[in-house]
Amino acid sequence: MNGLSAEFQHAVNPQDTTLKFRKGEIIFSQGDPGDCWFEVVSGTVRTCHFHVDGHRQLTGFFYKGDVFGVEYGARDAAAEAVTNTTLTRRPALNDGPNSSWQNRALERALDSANQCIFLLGRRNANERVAAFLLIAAKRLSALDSIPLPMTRSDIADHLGLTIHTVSRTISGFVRQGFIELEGPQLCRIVDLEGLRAIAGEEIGVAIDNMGAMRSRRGYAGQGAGV
Amino acid sequence: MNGLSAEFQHAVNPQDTTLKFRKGEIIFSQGDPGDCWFEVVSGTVRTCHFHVDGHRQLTGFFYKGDVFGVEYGARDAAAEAVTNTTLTRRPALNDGPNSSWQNRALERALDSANQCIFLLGRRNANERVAAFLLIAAKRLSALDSIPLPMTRSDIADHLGLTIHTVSRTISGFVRQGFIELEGPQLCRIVDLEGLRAIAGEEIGVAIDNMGAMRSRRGYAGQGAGV
DNA sequence: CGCACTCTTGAGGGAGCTCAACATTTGTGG
DNA sequence: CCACAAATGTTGAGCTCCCTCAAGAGTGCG
Repeated sequence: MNGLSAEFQHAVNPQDTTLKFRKGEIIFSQGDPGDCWFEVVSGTVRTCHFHVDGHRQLTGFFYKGDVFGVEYGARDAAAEAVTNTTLTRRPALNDGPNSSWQNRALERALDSANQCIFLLGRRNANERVAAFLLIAAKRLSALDSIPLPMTRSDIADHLGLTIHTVSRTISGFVRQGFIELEGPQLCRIVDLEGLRAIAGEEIGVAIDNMGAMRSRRGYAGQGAGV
Repeated sequence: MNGLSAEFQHAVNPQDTTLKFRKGEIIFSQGDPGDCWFEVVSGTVRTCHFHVDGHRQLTGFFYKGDVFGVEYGARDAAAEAVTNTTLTRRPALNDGPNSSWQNRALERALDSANQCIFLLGRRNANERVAAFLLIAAKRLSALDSIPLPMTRSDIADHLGLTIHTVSRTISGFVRQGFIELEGPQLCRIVDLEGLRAIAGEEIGVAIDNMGAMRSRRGYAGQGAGV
């Protein structure tokens, strides 16, 4: 909101550049050549698949420290800024000894896709929303207070629901005493165990093992998005 | 059927081995070390994610010529034989100049996952089943007559539906004259355009571009599964 | 203040799940 | 080879969950 828009700010090293995007701006589009990848410095990013029938599928949200845009040869998903966002852009590592790094990034992207599949496969609205909240809490390492910078529409297109169902489900959780809202964009978890019970054992376990997973899988501050 | 079960048949070269699995046998399980990958010589394979709540999500079917098991560090999905199956097993390429090959395999796996997400995101039963049939036809290069070696339960767990809905939907397609069945495992497409219209423009286009995609993406006989 | 956008909430209907029964196929043991 | 059991597939009836349609409330911005 300060006139900065996809401008180069400064070059940290000859090939890495810092970029700023304003809320809603497109970072790259489906079909663009995938000649670089990004790390989120601040803000939130979403990746989107647009389908011919008009339906939009969000495949991931990316927060501070996450990397995205590694997994695509030619971009088969678009990336957009959910909020005002600062990114570091790095050239793609197509060859050389570092391609194993890219390999791991691809594996993380696949993990992310599998998580998305998990959210979409035969689960009802309560399970999807509860799992989404817990995953967001995990990703942001904020078990008490979860910022939700994306719109209800974004959440709906991520979970395969309508905004109405998302809104109603969240309201239901508030009524049942699982969470509290401070405005639509900030969610406080009141009954963590209750939410876990709704989302299913798996998500609860995943959260318990958060620390272990980071070390075991080499996450160390870089995630694959949600 | 003939007493062969996961036996080594012969070694084509020092590290590649041929394996046979009987219908329903487990090829590898979630959590196994991913130290090799497989190519389907004959038969059909499914990859499955098992969730704590008992729900099973099939992420792909693999037919003659497909490779699978490349995409997992430690296996995060199980692989099982849908029918009696012959496989070639190769050691994983964890390093060396060939890791770019593995890279492409990972990208294909990601494509496959995205296709799965596409099938699961906000589509009704007709769209899912029609898309599934068209994708199977494409994968098997058999636009007229589609073998369906997997059970209705497998299809249901792939599409996020119940076996009842899958069965009813297929019966509906027969009644409407889109397909014919010769037993539950063999499906003949009668009205291709009609099926495409149900599945959505996207799938139809994908099928039209089948040849182009193979060459453009270097598919040449190796697929990522469906 | 008025417009645009997002979020929330209600009422009604329809798609798909659950429960249930039956048909068909496959496998097994006598 | 047949009888029986088990697995798989099909179909119907009822009900539930979520989508659609609709209206209203809250918020930011010009």
